[in-house]
Amino acid sequence: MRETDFVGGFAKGLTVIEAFGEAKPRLTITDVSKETGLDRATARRCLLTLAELGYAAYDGKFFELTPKILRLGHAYLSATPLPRLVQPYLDQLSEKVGQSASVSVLDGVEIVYVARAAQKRVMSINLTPGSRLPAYCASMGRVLLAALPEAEARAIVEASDRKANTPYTKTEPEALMEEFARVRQNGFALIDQELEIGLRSIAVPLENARGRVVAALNIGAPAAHASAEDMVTRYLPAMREVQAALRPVLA
Amino acid sequence: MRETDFVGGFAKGLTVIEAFGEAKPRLTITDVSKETGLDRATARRCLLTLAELGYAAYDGKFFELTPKILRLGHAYLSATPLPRLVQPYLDQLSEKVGQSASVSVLDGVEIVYVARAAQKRVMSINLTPGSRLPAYCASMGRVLLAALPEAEARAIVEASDRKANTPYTKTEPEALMEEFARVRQNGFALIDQELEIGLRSIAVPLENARGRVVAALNIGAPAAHASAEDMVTRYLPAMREVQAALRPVLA
DNA sequence: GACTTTTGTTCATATATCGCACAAAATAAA
DNA sequence: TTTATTTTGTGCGATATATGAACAAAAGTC
Repeated sequence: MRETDFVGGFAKGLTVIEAFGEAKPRLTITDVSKETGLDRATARRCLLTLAELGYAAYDGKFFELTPKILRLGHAYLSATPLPRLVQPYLDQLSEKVGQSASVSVLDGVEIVYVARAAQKRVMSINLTPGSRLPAYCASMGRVLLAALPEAEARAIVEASDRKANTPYTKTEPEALMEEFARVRQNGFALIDQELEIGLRSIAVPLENARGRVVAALNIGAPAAHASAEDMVTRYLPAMREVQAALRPVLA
Repeated sequence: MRETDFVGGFAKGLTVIEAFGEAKPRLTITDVSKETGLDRATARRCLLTLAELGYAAYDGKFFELTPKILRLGHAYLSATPLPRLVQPYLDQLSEKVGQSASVSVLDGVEIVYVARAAQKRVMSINLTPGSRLPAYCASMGRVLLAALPEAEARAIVEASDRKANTPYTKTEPEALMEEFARVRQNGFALIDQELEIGLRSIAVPLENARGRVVAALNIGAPAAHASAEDMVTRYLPAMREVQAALRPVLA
């Protein structure tokens, strides 16, 4: 790609949108400038452009994003085959086992939920398509990382901010790499309260017809409902069925 | 705002992202150019920029968005107070009545779901935060339109592509305007299979402390579970409670 | 109230992008 | 295969944008 095949203004604008994350709904020009590293003048122009287009609101001091911004992500969720293909399977699976079921893919050091069938909520955070969790400590993340070449998986683990969410969280790169090997061997990943106390989850990879892992499927359950062993005996068989049914369908 | 406070390249890039909508996951440069009205060279530069940044994938022929694009919408959902504030109320409400409950806001001629607590799915489409429905034929849409000045509501109605989803769908602007008046008077909107056969829903406005309508709250139920009258007698009181509880909390 | 610091805006200019026109490649039709 | 037709890639002049410093206006300190 040539140098001139890159629209700098567009790229800068996108970083400005991403600056509005995690409990930062209202930002001043200076805030955005600091957050993105862009010049104040540039940040201002991007923000005013967003406001002009209706993606942001401006009260003379603070900017905040409007719901119109959701059109951008929605373009992906409504257009991409994966979420639409897996949804009916998720609904059925979730119904059958009486627990929440989800499908996610990898984006950098995080997993991104692309489809979900929720039962009564058990986690402290509310997961919906578009939600993100750190890959290293999520069952689907383990499955997706285990499917990568070792070097890549290690690079992601090392780039992760590996904090111990609970006393059970594995944070050591070596321990995680060993865990990935087990996951590869078993064909599933089991997380026992590593992300949140009282929550267990089990995940399997979803492969396409050519055998490439394109996503992960999981079931999460309150620890009170199912022991670690229960997760495997009660839920894994149904998940295997979905896995097999989806294999020929996925690109 | 001065002319020069607008970054054209950014605005064009955003329209390129939006071109990937509704069953159009894979687009060529020419497709995007036609869809957006941008010059091919410009569309190409925007697409290559997206690919370079990891927001899109390019196989030499087709472009498709990657899950990274969800970061943009997620910036809104995770940062904006409204979704986070209402979620626990939605969970409780949904649990209490045994039906799905949602909160949405208006964006142009559509409503956008910003939070949802789903029970077993009854609609043919899968609704999640970010999902959109035409305002004129959705219960929350009726409530939000009824809260606007008449002229604005009429403008939106007339700009809508008012197709009759079912035999019950109201599509005449006059009929809709009268309906809005009723909604204003009653303080709620009831949709009886206008969007989809077998689905009823009821919505109330959510006002902030200053009395401004900032969103709408609804409950949807299969027609088999609840008559139109049931919707009002069984669900409305609980919705009123949530409405009252949220009033002092919302900005 | 005077001082310091932070923030927002403007401007000139160096630089990058836009969109046209043309060339090259791919695809479809003959 | 050859000929149309469509799609994609590229060079270039005109035009729009980014930059960083300078200024103005608030906001915060003493």
